[in-house]
Amino acid sequence: MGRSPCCEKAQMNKGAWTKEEDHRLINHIRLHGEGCWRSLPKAAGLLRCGKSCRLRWINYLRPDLKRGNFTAEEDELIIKLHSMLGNKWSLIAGRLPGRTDNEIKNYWNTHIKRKLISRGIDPQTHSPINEISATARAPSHPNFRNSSPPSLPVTKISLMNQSSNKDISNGFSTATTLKPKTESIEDANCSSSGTTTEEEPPRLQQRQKPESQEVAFESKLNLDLSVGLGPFQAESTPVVFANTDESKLQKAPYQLFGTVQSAMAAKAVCLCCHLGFQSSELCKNCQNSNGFYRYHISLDL
DNA sequence: AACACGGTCAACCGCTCACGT
DNA sequence: GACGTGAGCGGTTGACCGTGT
Repeated sequence: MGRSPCCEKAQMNKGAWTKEEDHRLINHIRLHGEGCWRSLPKAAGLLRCGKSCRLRWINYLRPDLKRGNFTAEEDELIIKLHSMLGNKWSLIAGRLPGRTDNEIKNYWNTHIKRKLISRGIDPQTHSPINEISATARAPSHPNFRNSSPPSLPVTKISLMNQSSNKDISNGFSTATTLKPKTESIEDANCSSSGTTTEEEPPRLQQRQKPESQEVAFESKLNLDLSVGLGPFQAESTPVVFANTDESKLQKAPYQLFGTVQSAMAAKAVCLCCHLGFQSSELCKNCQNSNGFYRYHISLDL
């Protein structure tokens, strides 16, 4: 088919940004806000590709970026998040205010990998290195290509569209690879971004893998999730999903339930709580106005 | 001082998804 | 449903810099 290039590359500057270009970009975004990246370069008088502008802004010029070294707490947080999310750098970045996916990705590759290896932990599987050979034949974690899954005690769940009762577990099958919209700090803190997209139906099937892979993954998923059932809980407890697209869920007109028949209902635990960001089991970050919990993972605690 | 090497990180590339028509 | 376009993501590249020889 062939798509048109995102820019006329011959006319575009590439490589390092100059201060002049930075100033033009900053000024333009100050005046007009983010967005319309394709038309931004022209409007801002930049000989840059829109993608390049977006990247420069997000990774370097954004005023809310945190500068400086990663703290030990951030290190551990990244490791925890990576063990659950895999190489979903944007999701991980969404939990680290002021850090960008690119920054975290680089930091992971240059520092944390070695740190984990020095601890005797495989950076991809988060398993002890001497166990890797033993687990090599285990089904792969979706986010860890050619590697064994981290041992996450997750109850088997499937996702239900509340309005249609349609099982959207296929969506879940890719849930761990869900692509978030760039999550603002506000989103990360579960506050409204001010947009009025709450009625928008969610799109859960993102970045779908080819069917064969997906089927394979689903079977792996079931295997993975069929262990470690949590304690029983009230029938309609909205036990939700490990690792979903938070920004989309925030806008979803329905909630995602673990089908988890009542007998299988597990204790709902907020992801951030699970990771130790919140002291309470169900932090208020995770409860929306409908009383449903977001970002929950059903865990065997 | 000169060179080689390795680490770091900004930027690019290719791909997929969302959405409008 | 098919197609085109904009946007975002993850992987990779390459320039730069510090350190060792």
